[in-house]
Amino acid sequence: MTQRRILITAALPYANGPIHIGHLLEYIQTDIWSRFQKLRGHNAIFVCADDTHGTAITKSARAKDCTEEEFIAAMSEAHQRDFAGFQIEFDNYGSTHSPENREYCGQVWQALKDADLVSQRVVEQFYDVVTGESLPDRFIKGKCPKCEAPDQYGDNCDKCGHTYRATDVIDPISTVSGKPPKLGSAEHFFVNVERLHGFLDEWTQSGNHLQTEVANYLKGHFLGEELRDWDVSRPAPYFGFEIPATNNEHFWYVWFDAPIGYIASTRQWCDRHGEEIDAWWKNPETEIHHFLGKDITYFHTLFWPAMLKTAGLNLPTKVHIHGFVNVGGEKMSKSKGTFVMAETYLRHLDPAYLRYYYASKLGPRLEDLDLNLGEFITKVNSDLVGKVVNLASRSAKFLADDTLSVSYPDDGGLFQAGAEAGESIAAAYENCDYNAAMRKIMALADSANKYVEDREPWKLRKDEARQEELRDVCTVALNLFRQIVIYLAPVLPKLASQTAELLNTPITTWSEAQTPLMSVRVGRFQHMMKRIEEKQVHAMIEESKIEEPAESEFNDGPEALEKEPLAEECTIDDFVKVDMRVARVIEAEAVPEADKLLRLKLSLGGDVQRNVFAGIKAAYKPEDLVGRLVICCANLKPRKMRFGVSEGMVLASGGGGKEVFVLSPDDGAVPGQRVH
RNA sequence: GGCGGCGUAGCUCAGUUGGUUAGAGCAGCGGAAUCAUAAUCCGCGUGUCCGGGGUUCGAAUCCCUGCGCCGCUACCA
Repeated sequence: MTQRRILITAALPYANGPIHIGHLLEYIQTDIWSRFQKLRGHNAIFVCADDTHGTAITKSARAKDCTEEEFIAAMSEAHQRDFAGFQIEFDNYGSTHSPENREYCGQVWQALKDADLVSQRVVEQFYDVVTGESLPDRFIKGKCPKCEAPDQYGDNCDKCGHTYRATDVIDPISTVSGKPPKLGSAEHFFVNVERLHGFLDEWTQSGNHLQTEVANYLKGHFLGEELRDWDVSRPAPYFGFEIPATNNEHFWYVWFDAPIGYIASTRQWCDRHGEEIDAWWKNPETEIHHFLGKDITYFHTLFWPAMLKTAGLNLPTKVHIHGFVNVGGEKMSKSKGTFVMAETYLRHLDPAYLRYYYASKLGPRLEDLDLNLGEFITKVNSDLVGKVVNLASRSAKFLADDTLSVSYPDDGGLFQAGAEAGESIAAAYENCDYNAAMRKIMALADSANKYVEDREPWKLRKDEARQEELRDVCTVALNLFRQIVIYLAPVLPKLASQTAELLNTPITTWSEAQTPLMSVRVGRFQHMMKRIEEKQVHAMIEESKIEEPAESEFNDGPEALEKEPLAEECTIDDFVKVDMRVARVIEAEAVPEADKLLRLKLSLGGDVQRNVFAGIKAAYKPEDLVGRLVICCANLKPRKMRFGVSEGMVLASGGGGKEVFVLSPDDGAVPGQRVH
């Protein structure tokens, strides 16, 4: 096999917050690929860096009362600690706020100017009057300038399909503060990407650089029409690099210098290892593989190749794009405790669990991944502890401080079959189809366990005459175990080193799975991995639960009111016709035939009770409601429904589905009290 | 609105270029075993492959259409 030269990158984490389990999907995915390539003997390096520039950094630094430099230094340290905790092994971890990065930004910039792709013009733009931030078109809402339909976004109208500029919108408001925005103007630099349209058509649609869904997305979204100029500068003040020869009045936009950080980080590695940067970025033999999330697709598949092409640098061989992490089928949520920080996770659980779980779910496609906590526990316990580690656990003990057989015994072709599976497992890793790789590996573990089961070493042990047979059976079991561990090594590096120690033989290359070990001394078996207990996961979730902080005082968005405008004026007489009472839920059950309904029994105190059907099944579990105080409309005319008679209505807000919020009185209220 | 994607067993998902009775893991039920971290092994799955059309000798797989869900829509890092 010829040795490939491979540069691997993961997206640069923004230095504005800590790493969480969503980020980790990407770093684990990339780290597995990097370790795999190294294990295969290729010349691979994995570089990354903190992405440190932009207004958001300035804002955060001010909030902490420190300089931007101090802020990003602390954040970089925290990020690297988290990554190390998850056994993510970078060959270099840099920063976009580095001298190397400034240098390469200058070079790319000069190349763009030499190619006459840079222009300069005044941009009229909205700013939010409360936060002062500049507002993208999607953050403006108002009436369509053509058909006057209300409540339209700042770029085009849903009703008549007309497209326009945000500044043309009638009665614009900022969706950030709900207030009318302020118009400002500033000079910006632009890159004429359209001039590279032909190149981008070609590059994105052929050569297998992108997943097909990504290529289609680009074709449908951007490449189907003229590419707009890319705005790459921000006026001072801005935390970033000033654009040369602009009198410190203009800075590169953070998304200009961020990807160049890949080059700068490679440079730092080269300087430490006495290598030339051009061997990695100006060498047609070098493969460049970027791993990133779907949210930053077009930066890496349009602007970035355009920059590289113009600067005469290597184009990415492949951009691997992954989806987002959901937990329990929904977005990660701070209030539900599913927005778990890397640091919090590590306080409760072994990183190997998450590495394996993600690997077992990751495929080559751009799909969201569901982290189902129940499945997480059973999968890790069953696959890793029950199947894989158990192999060593049930056989190593019989040979502790003894040696493996001198020649490899007849195992019915098991080891050979495992060796032959090596290439297809490798192909799955290569193709980022880790879930297929894990399935193949677990099939090997299944047959190995079956082998032990059939040969019953625990019975051999009791028979003095069959000690050599016992040695043979354990030799087979331990070799099958080691073969599996080699295949798992990119995912579970710690397990690989524990196995190396147990069998007194290091694991350094993939091909070692082709040859069984003989005669080596077996160490004393120690637990290699603990089972996950549900209470550990529970504790992690509990620790992650935080009240959503109010970002800046009270800046509730206008969406709810816009969706359901205020009703007509009513009189106090109208109001008192509705008799609302405090009630206690004393029974609650789902209506099996209904999608949305719960049947509630409400007590208004004494023996006054109401049977009420409420459309809140998607948002509340019946058992969570029993005992709660709610507000009900008690004089609503009873209504016959398919499932019974509903004698009132429980008050709730929200749009329906899971977005339902049942009203509760403050502590001290008593069932039966009227709401005035 | 436009664009991209998805919709397969209770759950999470495999199903290569259309080809025999549609699969795996987990959960569930029954049994065996007791070396092992309540680990392991054996047995048990008729699921309108979202609905409706079409192409074909043959479609979960290709085409059209309808429904549902998710995402994206360039000065959000």
